[in-house]
Amino acid sequence: MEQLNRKEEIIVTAARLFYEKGYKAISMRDIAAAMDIKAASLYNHIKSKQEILSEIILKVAEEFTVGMECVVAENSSAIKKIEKVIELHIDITVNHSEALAALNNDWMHLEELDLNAFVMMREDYEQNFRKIIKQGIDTGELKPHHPEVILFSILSTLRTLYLWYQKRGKLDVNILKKDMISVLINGIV
Amino acid sequence: MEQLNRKEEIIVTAARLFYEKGYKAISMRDIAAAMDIKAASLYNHIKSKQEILSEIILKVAEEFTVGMECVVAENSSAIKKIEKVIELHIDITVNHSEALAALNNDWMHLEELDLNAFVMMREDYEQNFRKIIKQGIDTGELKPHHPEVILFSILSTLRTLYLWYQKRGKLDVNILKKDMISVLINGIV
DNA sequence: GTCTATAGGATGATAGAC
DNA sequence: GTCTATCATCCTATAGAC
Repeated sequence: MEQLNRKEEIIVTAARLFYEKGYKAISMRDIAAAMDIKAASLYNHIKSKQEILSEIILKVAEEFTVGMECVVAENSSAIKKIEKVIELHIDITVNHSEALAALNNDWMHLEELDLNAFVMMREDYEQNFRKIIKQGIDTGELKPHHPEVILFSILSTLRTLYLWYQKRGKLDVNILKKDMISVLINGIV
Repeated sequence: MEQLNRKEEIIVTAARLFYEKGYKAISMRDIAAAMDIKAASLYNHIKSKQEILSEIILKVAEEFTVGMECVVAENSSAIKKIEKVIELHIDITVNHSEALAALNNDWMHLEELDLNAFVMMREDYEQNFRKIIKQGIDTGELKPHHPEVILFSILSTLRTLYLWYQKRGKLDVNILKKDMISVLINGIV
């Protein structure tokens, strides 16, 4: 499958460039130059620039969706579930840190069909997380804060982890998980 | 000063559009259309598209810098200082939520001189925050976590607050401050 | 599978009329 | 202060040679 490998190479290269400057700032010529070929040659492997963006974002979005569904299906405490969500984000960050830039910042440049799919997945994801937090407040595991403040503060940390992980030369994943769980759940005092 | 007002109007309009799609995805024609004039007319008030970006980002970056310097200069506990930093971010978010999108996502499109100024301000800001956290760990106010994990988890929450504040129709600022301080400092359990 | 050439349109910015 | 007209350049994408 020579075809697939080359296509994968385009997607990985593009993800790295999108990570640095964003989808709209990177041209097909830029992607091609980074691979030492000409822009026209890219079209032998991909249909359009949009397709590259779509593959980058939706592949990772589906990993989040599947991961969250596994966590929700568990029969365990809310805190245990939150720990699992944190681990899910760390695992995806470690494996696809560059794709997360596009997912976070360039999703609005998806075309209609993919955009709808993405937005729906993201809303489902947040809704599942919200339910976990409400479960935790109901059972008394979590303090009775406004659930949206808890949801937002954990999720925004996890969503921007890719920025920080790249900068701080790749810590040990298990230490990162332990510290992050401790800070996000138990607080800092 | 009719001139200044028109220029301000351009900057406010551009910030709103950059918030929605990013600097590179918005054209001078888009900005002009949103003001019901033609693109060429913009150049009577501003020098270039770059100048618009620069004004949006650097004005807010300076507010963060000044605010942080005030907090650092205080003679108070680390926790009190962290509370002040949280309040600083909330105040700026409430007053300039749209400019924060450009500051977070489009700073890399600044031209060299402004880019250097911005990066330096951001590094100083993080360094000051880091010192506060280390002070807190040294005095025993904070748990002895890796300081970078604490720094990152608070800062990433505060930096993306603008996204969440826009979506959740403008909560009361004082309640937001109280809840955010409680969640970020005392944790959720 | 890559190339050159090019179509067809968008972009930032300027000149000059009103 | 805004307009029309325009320039030079960039963009995505295609056609067709090799």
